[in-house]
Amino acid sequence: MIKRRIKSLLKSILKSKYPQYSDLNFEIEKPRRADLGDFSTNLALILQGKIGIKPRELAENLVEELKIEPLFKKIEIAGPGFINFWINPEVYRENLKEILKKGERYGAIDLGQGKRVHIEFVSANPTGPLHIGHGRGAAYGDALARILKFSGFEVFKEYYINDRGTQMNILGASVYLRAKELSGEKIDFPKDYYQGDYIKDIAKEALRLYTDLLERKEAEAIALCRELAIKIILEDIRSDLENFRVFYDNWYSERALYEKGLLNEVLEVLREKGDLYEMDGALWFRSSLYGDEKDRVIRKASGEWTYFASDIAYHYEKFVKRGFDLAINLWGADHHGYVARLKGALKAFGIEENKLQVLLIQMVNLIEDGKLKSMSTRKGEYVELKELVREVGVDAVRFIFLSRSHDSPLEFDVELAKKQSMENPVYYVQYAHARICSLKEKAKERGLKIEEILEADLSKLGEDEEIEILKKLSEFSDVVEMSALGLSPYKIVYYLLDLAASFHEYYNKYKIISEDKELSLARLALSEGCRIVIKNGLDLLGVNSPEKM
RNA sequence: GCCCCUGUAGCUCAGUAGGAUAGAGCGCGAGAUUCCUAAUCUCGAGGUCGCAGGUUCGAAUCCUGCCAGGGGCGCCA
Repeated sequence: MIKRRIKSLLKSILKSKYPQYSDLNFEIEKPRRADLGDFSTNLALILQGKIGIKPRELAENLVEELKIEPLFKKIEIAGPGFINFWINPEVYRENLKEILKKGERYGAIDLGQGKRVHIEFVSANPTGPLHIGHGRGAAYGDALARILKFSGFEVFKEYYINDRGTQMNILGASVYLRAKELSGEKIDFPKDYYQGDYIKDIAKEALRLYTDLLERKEAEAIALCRELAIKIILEDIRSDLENFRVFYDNWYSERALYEKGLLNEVLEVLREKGDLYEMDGALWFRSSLYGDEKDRVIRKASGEWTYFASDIAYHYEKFVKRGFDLAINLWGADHHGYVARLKGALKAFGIEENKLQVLLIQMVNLIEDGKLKSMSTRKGEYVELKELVREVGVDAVRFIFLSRSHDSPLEFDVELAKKQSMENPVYYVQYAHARICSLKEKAKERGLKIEEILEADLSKLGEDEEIEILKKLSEFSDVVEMSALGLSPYKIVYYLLDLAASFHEYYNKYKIISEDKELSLARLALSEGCRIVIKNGLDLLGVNSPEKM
């Protein structure tokens, strides 16, 4: 917030003194060292190359008028030509009042200006239960949605269900075979069929529902099994996600795409452009024209459509029919080869490729007893999301999943996540929140009225630690902005850890509630400011803020 | 072979669209509770930012090449 105020001040000076460079890109940043001010800018250093005046001289010139600005306590030129600003502490105290007033809206920004964003995430095929990799995508997509919404975007969350195609038929056949097996028939279960035990459970259910299942024609029986399997598995996926506090605005069925005739419409557009051709009995899209390394099949020689075909139609619809300004897709990193062809398709439609942001989610490695737990989807040896959540809890799983950028592999230490101690970052942050709630209780017991903190005399807050916390609280919206721009929930995580640390430290060193009523109210106001920001931050991650622990 | 990601303290990771003396937690060593939640806090030791060049006032950050780990290169998803 303050950062933006400094920037706009400097911009107007730049405009009046060097109008030809008014669009110059310069930075306002927080220096690492406290003796270099609260903020600093490299403006003069950047400008020197353009005009050839010595940077320090230039800086003097630029800063002249700013010295009377009440935002600042002090301005200095330092080093090679940095301009360092010290903020008037009154500004931070004013900000605390704003936090108390705004409450759960504090930190919200209007970066998105109502732009409509579509977020598609998880979208696991309904062929088996969600595993922890899907869980990471779920936490990431959901947190992103919350952050973007808080940043002024209009967000739509969608789960795309691949409920047709070869894999579904294999699923149906897998269930059917297991059903035969259950009724005593000897079978040979193919390697590329779905191996998991859940298939047997579904087979059992199929036999119960359709008593004549095995007397029916095979194709018919397999179709019944397929439909039942999709229904049961989707229900399971949905309930896993809801338990994980992930809710969608829409579940989009791939079949619906075909039923709407969307695919034909899209193919017509491509055909007219001459971007389709037949070869070896298959239908190809000339994705190589649009940056892909080769052309891709959209209808196999067998006559079946590939998933790519549906995806083209689906994304065409996202932009052209549904009018989203931005679409964010979260995929497993193993889909990376798929990005170029999809973006290629968008280009063919004249859709700017930056409108689609594909975030590839790297692996989750579970560490148990200090050892890597190996996972193999093929053998059905993966850890299910529900299992991990049951063991560790939603809050810890979400917090840890969100603590890394999507493009870094994530090490998940199960023992650590379960620990209820300072080593566990989730508890560390939540504990700060609970502690402040307990402080408020205590204050009430001592006859202080919590409502009075709104009128507290904040000039009592003068200790270094207090100013430090005030500053951090004022940075929250900057963190939200960076987090939204970078599509990076982990920045919120690190900020919260930092803020919680500052609060714990402060709490340990100073008495919040004392005999001095005015001072107590001021410190309670500061504590409440911390609580609000921690709560707002945790909300963005979908993590609870307990009042007692 | 080609493409993507990663490489910073013993371990797990930050490092804000190149900035001023590289940061945190854990682990290790030493301490703090008659007192608001010790699920906390304080102090200390710990670094050739994978390697080599380049770009410039300035590089952990950008470019090139190499090394190591992971993933991907299907008419599979």
